[in-house]
Amino acid sequence: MVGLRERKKQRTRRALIEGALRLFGEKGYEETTLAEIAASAEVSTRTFFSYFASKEDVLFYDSEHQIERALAFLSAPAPGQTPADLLRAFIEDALSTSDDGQDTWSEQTALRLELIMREPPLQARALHLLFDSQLRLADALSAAYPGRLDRVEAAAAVGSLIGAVKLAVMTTLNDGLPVEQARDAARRAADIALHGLPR
Amino acid sequence: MVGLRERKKQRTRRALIEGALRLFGEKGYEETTLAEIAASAEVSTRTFFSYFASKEDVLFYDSEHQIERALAFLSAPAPGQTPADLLRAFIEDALSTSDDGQDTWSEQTALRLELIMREPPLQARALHLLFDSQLRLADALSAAYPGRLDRVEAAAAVGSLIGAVKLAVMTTLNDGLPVEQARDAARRAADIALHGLPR
DNA sequence: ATGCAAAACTTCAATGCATGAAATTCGTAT
DNA sequence: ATACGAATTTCATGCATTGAAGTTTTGCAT
Repeated sequence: MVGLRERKKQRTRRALIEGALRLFGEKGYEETTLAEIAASAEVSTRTFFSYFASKEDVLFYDSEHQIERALAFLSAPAPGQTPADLLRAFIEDALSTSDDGQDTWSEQTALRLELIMREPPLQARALHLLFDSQLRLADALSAAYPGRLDRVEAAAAVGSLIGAVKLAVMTTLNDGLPVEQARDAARRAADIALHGLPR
Repeated sequence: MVGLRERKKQRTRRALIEGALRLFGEKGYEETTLAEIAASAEVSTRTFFSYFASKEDVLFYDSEHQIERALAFLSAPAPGQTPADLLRAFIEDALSTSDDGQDTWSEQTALRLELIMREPPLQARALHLLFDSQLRLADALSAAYPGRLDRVEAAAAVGSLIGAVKLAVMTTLNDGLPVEQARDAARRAADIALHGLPR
């Protein structure tokens, strides 16, 4: 499990991710070819595809991990915690987790988000991944409240919450507002999704 | 405007759409090549791209029209109608509009939906189009209630509603349930999005 | 009717993503 | 040391998409 083979694979994987990110930042997403990315990691073009299914996917290397984290969160409500409370806490957790330090890592994350928001194919891929994950999250939520939340209700709750936050955040970021404001917008959007529009 | 030139273009456009739909139904989306689609409409492969930007787009030929219809709806609230009421009516309108007759036209629509729901690239394209349209709808809604709904609130409301309905409908259809049930699910999802989860 | 300019179309060539198959190299357990 | 299997490379190919250049068709003015 921790042999040279494994370590080498992880190193190649990282090299591909970092090389791709660097090149995308330098020359743009479309302008960067797979051949260049592969060359930056010193592997053949063909090998790229044994690590990632597509050019887009190299920017979503941690999505499965994130989804599992979210699934765990929604699967374990505290005793007495209502679905609405759990979902509220879920958003709060996601917001606080998303602002780590400001080292090299964060620069990459920022670039990644910028690319995903700007390049249509990446945006589409992100929306697709998000959609699939919501289906899984809804099932997990329904299972966490057996007899109390059927699958349609859970789907509506999850879709409503994420749909609201997603659109509110995109609206503020599109306006060029700082991440600060986006966080506020996310909280307001979550309230609206969970409790309806203020009367 | 109604010259031979225009008419011919519309005929070619139709031929491409119908040919593509027929071929997709017969051999599947991936398995159908652009060359075959173009041949079915008796034009060159290159010409396809002066009608549609991509292979996917041939299935979304009416999206702009639909969006404009939706924009008009959300831009014209009845006097005294609250945002929540307007959004409720919006969903109801969309649901009733979507079940016309059962002629050849509906068969095509059904196949189209089936393809979009089944083929990942089409799903991604649909989600992307839907997302962009939601941004426009939110702005329209905000503009329809000046001073009462800011852009973030409008985005949250629109994202919440559409997110809820989208996920609830997909959940029921994924379970193989009939369109009937999907309609019900949509209504329940809209209620949850607009008023919050039932206590 | 005729000719002209613009619009639409075709042909040709190239690029880049993606994938399958066969041949080769590398890591590991024995 | 060696044999086995995993990972990689090489080779070949299909297909979507785009640019450029040349040809046909159409609308219109004469």
